[in-house]
Amino acid sequence: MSKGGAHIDCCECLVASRSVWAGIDRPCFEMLGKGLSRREYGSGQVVFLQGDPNAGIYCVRAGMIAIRRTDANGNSALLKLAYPGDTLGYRSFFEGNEHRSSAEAIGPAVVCRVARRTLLAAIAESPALNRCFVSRAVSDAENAYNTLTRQVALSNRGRLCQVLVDLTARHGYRDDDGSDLLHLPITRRDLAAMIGTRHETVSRIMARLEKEGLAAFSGRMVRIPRLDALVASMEAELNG
Amino acid sequence: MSKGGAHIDCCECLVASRSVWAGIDRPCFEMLGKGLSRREYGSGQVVFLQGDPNAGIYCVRAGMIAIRRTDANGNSALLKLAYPGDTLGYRSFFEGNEHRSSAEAIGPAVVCRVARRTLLAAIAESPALNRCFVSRAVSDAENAYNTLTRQVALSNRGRLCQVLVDLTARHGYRDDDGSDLLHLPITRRDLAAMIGTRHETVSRIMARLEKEGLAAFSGRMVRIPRLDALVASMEAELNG
DNA sequence: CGCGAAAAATGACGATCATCAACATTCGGC
DNA sequence: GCCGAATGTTGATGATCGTCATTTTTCGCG
Repeated sequence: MSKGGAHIDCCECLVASRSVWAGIDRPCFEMLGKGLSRREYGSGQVVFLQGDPNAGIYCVRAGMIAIRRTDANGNSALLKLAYPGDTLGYRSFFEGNEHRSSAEAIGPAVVCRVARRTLLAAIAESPALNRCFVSRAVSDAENAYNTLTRQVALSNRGRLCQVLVDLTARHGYRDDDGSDLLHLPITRRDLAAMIGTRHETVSRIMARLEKEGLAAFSGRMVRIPRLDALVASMEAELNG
Repeated sequence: MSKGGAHIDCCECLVASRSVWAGIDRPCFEMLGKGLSRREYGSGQVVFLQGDPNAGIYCVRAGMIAIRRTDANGNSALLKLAYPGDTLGYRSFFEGNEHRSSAEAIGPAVVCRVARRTLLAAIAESPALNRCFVSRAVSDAENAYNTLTRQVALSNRGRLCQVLVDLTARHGYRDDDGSDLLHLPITRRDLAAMIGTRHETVSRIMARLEKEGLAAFSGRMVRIPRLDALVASMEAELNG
């Protein structure tokens, strides 16, 4: 676990160049660099906790970060998975309140942080940075409404299929026989926390999918013979 | 139904002054005013349709607008209700693609629109306008994640209770005996489309709530003897 | 006021789910 | 490699839900 100082240069960060930060010029990056720190996280370690005061904006450099929220009743939901290039904590930064969700490393991860004070100064000077965050917030809202739509329109089974398809897009690879192979990056409990059900139900839906020949599960490995069939099986859902 | 021209002045629009547009100065409003049009909608009329090209950004002046999304399978979800001061269509505006959801008037409504071209020019000139949309997008994302959390963490019953509480906050009024009275602004079918279930189920949950003494339903009227009891009844939910 | 369409309520039934419990498997750390 | 904890699987059972069908009520419009 290391904290970096002012020597970190975002311009050389390939992750940043392909992310929402694309379009930021060198002077602006240099200004941000003054408030930049970097830290490595072990599996399960917390980047920030729901209720913490905002300390700036985080940018995932490596690994995977789970964004969770616990409501007043103690119920927890896994809202999304963040990957390299994704920025975290920008909402509480702009709204000026404490973090509304927690960020937890799933496996080893590296996350940079731009200090709140530095970012405030940079934003006041750079219109490009402002546009950058409009874009970030818009695509985040888009993503949230997409997920919400699925949550409202699909059954548990459909939602699990959708999550499997999404995970395959990011974590899957092709087997020699044309199947898609997927190593699940999260536990079944977390899968359940994503789609709003229990881990037992996830197990049972998986068993159903296996019986239907849509997917084969073995521990964390998933084999999907025909991804299009899995997609098609979601379409026979609620038709309100 | 009328289309207004350049004579509309946002500075005098009380709705705008209390909304996300607060903080915009007169020159900027005057610039926006050149591309402004206003239109009245009857109940059920469509402001824009999912798939339509973006024609600018809409601002609700009066009435209530339902934002719906239909996914590839034909399943429809009611994502949110927009009220005076809310801006619509800003996401597809900034992402530069077609509308990802439809907007439909629930009852008579008045909606203004800033033409795409005008807004593009105004944004290029006004940093304040940019900040304005950061704020808009952030609070929209916040709202979406809040709704998503409820959708994931609560049962149908809990979600209906939550929606009733939310609607009471906006549409409710106090009866002489201290109860909250609420005139439902939407049908039970739409309530079902908000929480992700069927209208029959909504009917039955309402019957259950009535039996438990938490609420009494008579057509569109809802009497809630003790709002805090309704809130409390949500907390005995999933505890993952 | 009356008509027709939409909305809502109710019943029946099979499917799905949450919960509790028991047991098997996997994983991380020593 | 071993051990304990976490994770995953499976079974049983009652509750909830989706679907279809039927009836009642409400609402908009002439």
